Amino acid sequence: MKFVRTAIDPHSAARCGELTTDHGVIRIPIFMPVGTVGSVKGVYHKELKEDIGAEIILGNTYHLYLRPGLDILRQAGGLHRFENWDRPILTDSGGFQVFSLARMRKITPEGCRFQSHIDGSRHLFTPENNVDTQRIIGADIMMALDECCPGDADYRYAEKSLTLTQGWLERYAARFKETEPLYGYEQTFFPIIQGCVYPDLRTRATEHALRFAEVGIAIGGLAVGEPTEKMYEMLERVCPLIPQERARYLMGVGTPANILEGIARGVDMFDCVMPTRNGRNGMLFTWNGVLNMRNAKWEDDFSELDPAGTSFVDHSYSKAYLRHLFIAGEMMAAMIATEHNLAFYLDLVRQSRLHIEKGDFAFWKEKVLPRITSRL
RNA sequence: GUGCGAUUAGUUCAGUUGGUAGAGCACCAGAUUGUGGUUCUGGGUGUCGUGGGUUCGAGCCCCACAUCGCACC
Repeated sequence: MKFVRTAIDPHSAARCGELTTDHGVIRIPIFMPVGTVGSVKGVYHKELKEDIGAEIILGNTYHLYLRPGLDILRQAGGLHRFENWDRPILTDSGGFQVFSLARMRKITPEGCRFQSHIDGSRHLFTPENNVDTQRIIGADIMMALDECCPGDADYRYAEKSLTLTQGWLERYAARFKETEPLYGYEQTFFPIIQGCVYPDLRTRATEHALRFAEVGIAIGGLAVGEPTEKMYEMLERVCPLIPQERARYLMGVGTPANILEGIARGVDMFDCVMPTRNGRNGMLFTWNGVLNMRNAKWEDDFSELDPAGTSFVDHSYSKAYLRHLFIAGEMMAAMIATEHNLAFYLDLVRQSRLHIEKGDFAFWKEKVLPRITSRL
């Protein structure tokens, strides 16, 4: 697996590049749809590939480990074959889910103990068994096990948490080295930079994590409650410390504006539940602004969903029809909105790549930001 | 036809000894950042069936009518 930078924007830290995996090439900057339990909710793989243009999707170790479980995943021959997706997959380690979902979690230097949110059963994630689990899932890109520090944590907690994450990272890397892929294609792993909103901790975390970053590195613990400006500050602190030949992945982010600002600061990869989850709840992201499709004002607006949209749904259905589907609780509503939002997010990064290559990304970004953040 | 019961928000209903109404759902609006098809926050949208009467004052008490339900002819 290798990462090559192919273009840089002269007026920002934005760059283009290619991440080559055994399942194909990922052009960066990229947005990665979230497919937690082996499904990008409400979207066929055919649409993901042909209509939306997804080049890589996520899976989640926590969720897949609990259901269907490792035995089934091993029998299936890994997640790619199980869900019939032949492009790259990235799996989150599950550290964040233990933080956000599991009951009664207990984090110790050994690992994290937690109770399943499904049936209350007790489990332990260690860096070692987390590598083994992600080997069984078979992700092209595996994420190190970390503790996601809340955005409002005080310095003492953040430092202690970082030390723990760093210890886990060393053990994770050692286990990774002594194990092999199970399904005949290459796997890599990204270490994760923590450090909350404290610049010196972020610097320390970056220097440490870089020792384990062979292809790419992730920035975690952002967009978890801290002000957006703090997130940008941290990116400005961290990205310049990362060599140009490493892919940078900002975990869990974000809004369309977050993504453009992230790209401008040197981030290459993004994932977020926003286009899918918010889509299921009626929020549409477009080049002209954000729409809440449940709003009564769309009731008799029979114009096409998004005249500037790239997806077939944008020109097949009207706003009034989609609002009707949402109000009626029809599952097609969630499907159409998800399809639209993912197509928009992928178009957002596609346009970004084009403007980076043209060298006017920074100007273009400033031009489109007011539009895409406005509310319709 | 007779008797009994009911009629309050879009809906299902609550409403104390008479002091001009409230809850769930729906609806309207906002939030959502390494996904539990969620969850959270805010908003009451009303000719208290109609018409009279008693009273300082009626959703509540009295009369008539209307509609619905049940029972009996």
